[in-house]
Amino acid sequence: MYALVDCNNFFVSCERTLDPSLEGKPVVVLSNNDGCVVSRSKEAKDLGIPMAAPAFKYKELFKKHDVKCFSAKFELYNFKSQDVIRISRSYVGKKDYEVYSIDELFLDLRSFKYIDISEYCLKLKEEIKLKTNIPVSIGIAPTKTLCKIANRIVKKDPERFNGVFILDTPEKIEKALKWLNISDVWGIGRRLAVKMHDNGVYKAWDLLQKPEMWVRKIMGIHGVRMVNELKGIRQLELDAPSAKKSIAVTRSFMEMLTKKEDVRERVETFGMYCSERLRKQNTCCKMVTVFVQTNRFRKDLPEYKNAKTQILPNPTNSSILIGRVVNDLFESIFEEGFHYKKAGVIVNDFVPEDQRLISLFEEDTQNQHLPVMKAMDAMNKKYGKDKVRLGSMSGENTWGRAQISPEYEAFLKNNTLPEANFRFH
DNA sequence: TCTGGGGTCCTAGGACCC
DNA sequence: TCTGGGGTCCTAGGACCC
Repeated sequence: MYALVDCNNFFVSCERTLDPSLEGKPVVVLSNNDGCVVSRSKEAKDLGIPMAAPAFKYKELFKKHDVKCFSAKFELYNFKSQDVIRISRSYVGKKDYEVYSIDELFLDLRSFKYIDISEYCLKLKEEIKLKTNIPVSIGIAPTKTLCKIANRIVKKDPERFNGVFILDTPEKIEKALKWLNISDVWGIGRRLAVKMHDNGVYKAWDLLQKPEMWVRKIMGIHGVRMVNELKGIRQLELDAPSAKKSIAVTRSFMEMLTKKEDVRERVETFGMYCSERLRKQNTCCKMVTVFVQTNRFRKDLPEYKNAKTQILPNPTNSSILIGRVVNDLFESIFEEGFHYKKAGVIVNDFVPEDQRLISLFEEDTQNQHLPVMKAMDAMNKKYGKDKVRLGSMSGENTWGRAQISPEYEAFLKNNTLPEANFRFH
């Protein structure tokens, strides 16, 4: 059996650990620029606030029901996440877990043959609550996909199941699949849901009645695996932690930008952040992509978006070298006369810092830059983010964040924040 | 007026090779 | 003049996830 430990309304629950008076009240956490809702308390969900709701459309509702709104505090969430992971890990063998996202991890319970795993998970849930004040739900099942469903069942009726549900017998599984909408199956997104409905598949159970050829054709190899997982035949193992394959820094701007230099400065800053993250994991990249785009929601303004990728002659993680490439790419895609709303830099195709293959024909200055870069990183680690930076970077934080509460300030002061280390899917 | 950010994987199609 | 078949590798785009 596997177990999926999933934090309830994670970001909101983190906010409540700083301010317990938020308990029982409607609370939401907003994305960058306070743009849209990314986490909702149960009370907020009950008010009909959907996931990813644009905040401005719900201003009135927030006011009317006194919904508490917070800007996202990722340092805090990463910190709490590490706490939850540490406790959960201690319940299983050394490698018998997979951190799936900031608020979820899978545990492998296959070695527990003679104990009541429901009881065991209940104990885990209570220890997490006691030590971190984060409420979690735990779904137990023979496959990862069924764990997701077990978890959904818990969340539907937390009191009844006391936070833990085990989906083990064929009878229980059948009942669950006949209850679960196909669009709520792990791996069925918006597009596939439409295709499913077009073909008369409304419940997870309906998918199992389709011939394998059909599934293969409509959903690809992914679908065949999904069907087996739903039947309780394990197709997905726990993944070992692995290095990132790409790093992206992208932002929407508070205000639309029209001046070339304003956009350039931000894009260059994104390039530096990418470089820093590369150095943190001791890798160099071989590819850099830059994109810019206007506000896609403003149909009254001319739309423009463009992206361009450059393959580097020599792998690098130098802010200076990546900065130059970013600038060249930016020059080739920027067009005057548009209102820019969003931009980003993405780096990928990584090699370890010490295993770079160097082109015979291109000058390679990476090794001259590296000591300076590492010194810069060390100082920034010691004295704070962006205390030392390149001339092309802006000195200001160019995206918005609401006022930092006294509780959060205290938190930042008292905690050395661990490096985030998640695999994203 | 105001609409997030950061990931992974799969597939189809083109370029190129023998 | 006519013409085949089978690979591999790379990339862009789509779909999904939290």
